[in-house]
Amino acid sequence: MDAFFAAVEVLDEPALAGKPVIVGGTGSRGVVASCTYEARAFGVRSAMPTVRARQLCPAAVFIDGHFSRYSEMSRQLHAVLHDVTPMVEPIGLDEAFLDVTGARRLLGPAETIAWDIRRQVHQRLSLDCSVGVGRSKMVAKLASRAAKPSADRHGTRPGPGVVVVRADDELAFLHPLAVESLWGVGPATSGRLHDLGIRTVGELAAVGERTMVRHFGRAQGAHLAGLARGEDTGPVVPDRPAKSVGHEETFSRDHTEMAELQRHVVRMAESVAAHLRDGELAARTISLKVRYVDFTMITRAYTLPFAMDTGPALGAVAGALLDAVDLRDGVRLLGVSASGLQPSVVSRQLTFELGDGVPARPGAQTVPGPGGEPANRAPGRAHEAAGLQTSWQEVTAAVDAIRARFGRGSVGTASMVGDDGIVVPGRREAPWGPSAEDPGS
DNA sequence: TCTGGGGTCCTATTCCTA
DNA sequence: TCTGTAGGAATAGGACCC
Repeated sequence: MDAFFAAVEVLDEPALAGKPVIVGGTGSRGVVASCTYEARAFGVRSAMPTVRARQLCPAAVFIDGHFSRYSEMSRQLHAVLHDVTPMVEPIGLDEAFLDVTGARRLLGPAETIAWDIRRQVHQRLSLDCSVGVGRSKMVAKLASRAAKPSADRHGTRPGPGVVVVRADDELAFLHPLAVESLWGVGPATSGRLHDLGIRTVGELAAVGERTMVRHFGRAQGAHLAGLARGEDTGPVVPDRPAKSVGHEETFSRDHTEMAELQRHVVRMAESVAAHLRDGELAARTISLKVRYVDFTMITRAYTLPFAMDTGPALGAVAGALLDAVDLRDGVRLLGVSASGLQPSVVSRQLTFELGDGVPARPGAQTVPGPGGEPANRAPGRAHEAAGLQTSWQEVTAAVDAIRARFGRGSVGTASMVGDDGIVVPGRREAPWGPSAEDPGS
C-alpha cells in the first residue's frame, strides 16, 4: 500500500487531501510511522524522530494514529488478495507476497493479475497500492518499490503502479541498485559493504560468494551473494504461525523506581496474555526487555516446563526477571514478550499434569548479576507461576467472557486502572511512542 | 536529528547431560 | 571418580523488516 496509515487518515478526513500528513508518536520521543508523499517532499521519512519531522515540515498535520482502523483496512486488503489466490504471505499490515502460479490459468498472466489487484483495491478500499511482479519474492518486492509514487524537494510524482521484471531482465534491473535496497541489508551491513568498496548490487555480485562468506559468515555471506545473483528467496508461505507475542512501551519520562516499573510489567504481562488468549495460544518462555537512558539495551528470559496464558502467571515470571535487573540511571523502555508458543488446549492439559512438579531451576543457565550473584531469579517464582496459571485460569476465562460482552475496558486488574478508569489491555491505538498529551506514564 | 513497536532470524555464549 | 568432549537447550544480543 502507498503511505498506508497516512492514506487511511486522508480517506477518513478528506479535508487533509493534498496536505503533508504525518502519522506517528506526537510526543518528544515519538517517531514517524507513515506520512503522505506531500510530507516526503520535505524530506520526512518513516522511522524518523517526530522532532526532526517537525523541523523539516512545521506546517504538516500530525496525527497520533488509529491502529484499530488500520487493522480493519488491512483485513479488507487481505480479503481482496485472497480472492486472487489462497497463496498469500502477509508482510505487516499493508504488504503481502502472492504466488499466482496457480491463478494464472483462470485470471491471465501475472501482469494482468497485478493490474486487477490494483483496480480491486482502489474500488473496494478507495486506497492506492503498487504491485511488483517478479520470479522471486525479492525481485517482486523491489519491483513494487519501483512502482510507487516518489517525492523530493521538487514535488511529488505518481509511480507507474505496476512494474514487471521478466526473468531475462532481472540482473539488468538488480545490478544498478544500491546494496541498501536488498532485503536484509540495513545500516550495519551496508556500512560494512561500503568499507569493502561495495556500493551497488552489481559490485556485490562481482565480488563472489567466497569473499562474502569470509567477511560475513556462512549464512549471511552466502545469502547476500545469492541475492546479488537474483537467486530465489524462498517460496510464498501462507498461514505462517506466530512465534512470539510481545508488548513494549517507551515512557514519556525515565523511571528509576522499581515498584513503579513492576506495575508496568504487570500491566504489559496482562496485555500479552490477552493477546495470547485471543490467538488461543500459550507460551513457555517469557522475556523482559529494558532500554536504559543511554539507549543500551538488555534482555532477560526464562523458560518454564509448562505454557502459560494468564496475566498473573506471565507477570510473576516477568516481575522476577525485573527484580534482578539493575535500574542504573533510569529506564526509558520496558517490554514483555512471550515465545515458545503452543496451542492453549495442549498447554492446559500439560499445566495440570506439571502444575505440582516444577523443578526449581528448569533452565540451563544462570546469568551472573552485576555483583557476581546469580541474577536470574525467575526460577524462584516458577512454582508461583505454576500455581497462578492454574488458579487464574477460571477467573481469566470469566474476565474474557465479560470483556467479550461489555468491551475490553470493562474489567481489569488494579494495576491497569489509571486516573480515568481502566486501561484497556492489548494493542494501543497509537503505538509509536508516547503522545504529546501523555502526562508521563 | 536522536531515535517506536510489532515482529523474525541469526550468531555467540553458557550450561547441562550423556 | 575424575576429566575431556560433543551435542543440545537456553539465553543474550544484534540486525533487520514494516
